Amino acid sequence: MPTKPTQSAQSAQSTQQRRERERADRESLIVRVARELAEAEGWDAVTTRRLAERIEYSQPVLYSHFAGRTAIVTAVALEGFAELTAELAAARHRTTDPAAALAAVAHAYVDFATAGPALYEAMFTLATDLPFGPDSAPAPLQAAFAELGNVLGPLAAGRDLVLFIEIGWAALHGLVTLARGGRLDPDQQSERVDLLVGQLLALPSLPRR
Amino acid sequence: MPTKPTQSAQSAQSTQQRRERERADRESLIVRVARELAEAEGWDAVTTRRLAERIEYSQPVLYSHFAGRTAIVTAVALEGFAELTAELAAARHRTTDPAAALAAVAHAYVDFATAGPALYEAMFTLATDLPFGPDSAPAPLQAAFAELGNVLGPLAAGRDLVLFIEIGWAALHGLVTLARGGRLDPDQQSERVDLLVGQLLALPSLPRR
DNA sequence: CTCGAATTTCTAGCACTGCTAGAATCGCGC
DNA sequence: GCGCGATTCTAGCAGTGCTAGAAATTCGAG
Repeated sequence: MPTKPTQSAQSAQSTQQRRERERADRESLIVRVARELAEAEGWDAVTTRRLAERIEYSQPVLYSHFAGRTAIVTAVALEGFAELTAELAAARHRTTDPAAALAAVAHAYVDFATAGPALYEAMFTLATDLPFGPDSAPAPLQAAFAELGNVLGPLAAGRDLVLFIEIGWAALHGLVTLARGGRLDPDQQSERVDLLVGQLLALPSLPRR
Repeated sequence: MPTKPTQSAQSAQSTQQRRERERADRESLIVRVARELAEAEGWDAVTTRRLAERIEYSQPVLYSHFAGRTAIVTAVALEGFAELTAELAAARHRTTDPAAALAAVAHAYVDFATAGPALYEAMFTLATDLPFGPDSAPAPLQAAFAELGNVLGPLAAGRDLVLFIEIGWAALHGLVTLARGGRLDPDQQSERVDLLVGQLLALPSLPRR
């Protein structure tokens, strides 16, 4: 918008472009290093000082890119949502049978969380400044949720689709978080997912309260 | 144990008893205040300084009772396991029908977590120094798990009972944590629980991978 | 090529955290 | 009343997230 007409046009503009490019590079560097550090030593080890040291800048530089530490976690989380969506979509496309697709997606979900525990933690456990309302949630998050809907939708039968997705998601999320906290033996996760998928595929009898 | 025979028996002994009683009182005071503070302002607000201020002692006193801050969280969590077990048992005894019992216990579980989010957090989300192996876990924790088994066992049919309990537990836990983080609309939790219970009651068809 | 201005970056510091060593205080038994 | 042992506190350390203001760097104009 207000590029001053007085300044000599080209060189000033290209200089600014280079600066913005360098800034963007440094920003993604911060996110990448934060993620690596979290995955290697846990999020507690991701302090502003250590992060600054690794990117070879001083701490205040971080704050010229992000509002605070949690904003960095949020940036990592957003990457995670995009990657999760891609993983789930890939799993879904490996088959045409609806039941097999559900099984594949469920396993992909758990595998994703197991492969990158810190990433999953940033997405779903840690405090981030992401809104989560059905409308206000950012696109990558809605896309991940929609991917679950793609595979649960054809199986919903008479059930409320949104609720059906939510309990499927919750069950997977519960398996992931309990296993990560050492509450469940990780070696049997695959069997649990199979059992869960079987229950989700079953036609429900109406529960009595 | 070894009360020295040289000291004048009664008074010395009763003094020591009083001291131990006062110590025990103070210890439970610490746990109570920590829990109240966490429930009122979140666990982040439970700092050793604020805790010490509220119990009207200095910080080092806390460390004469607990090894560290996490040990205090652990103490709160243990209280929670006992209370959760009681709640689930009460819900189970409200009916004799197995299906209705499952529904009652599931709702009781979610209600427990909703009523005391900080307590639930201490039990299942925060870092505590509780062991979680099937053998090493403390009794109150095993009791809570067993309570889920009491209601899911009669419905397990051909399924592996332990795995069946675990996926039921995980699903409830997922609903709770996602709702607490704002990922799920809390107003529909009851409907989700009903839907989930319906799925757990259904006889599964074997999933294909 | 040099200089002044603008932007970027860093140093130093604040208020807070969990935790602890050593000093001060207290209460008990004689 | 007095001395000793247990209890409690003061003061401090190293770490945290974050920021104001100084220093350094870069850039464009003359």
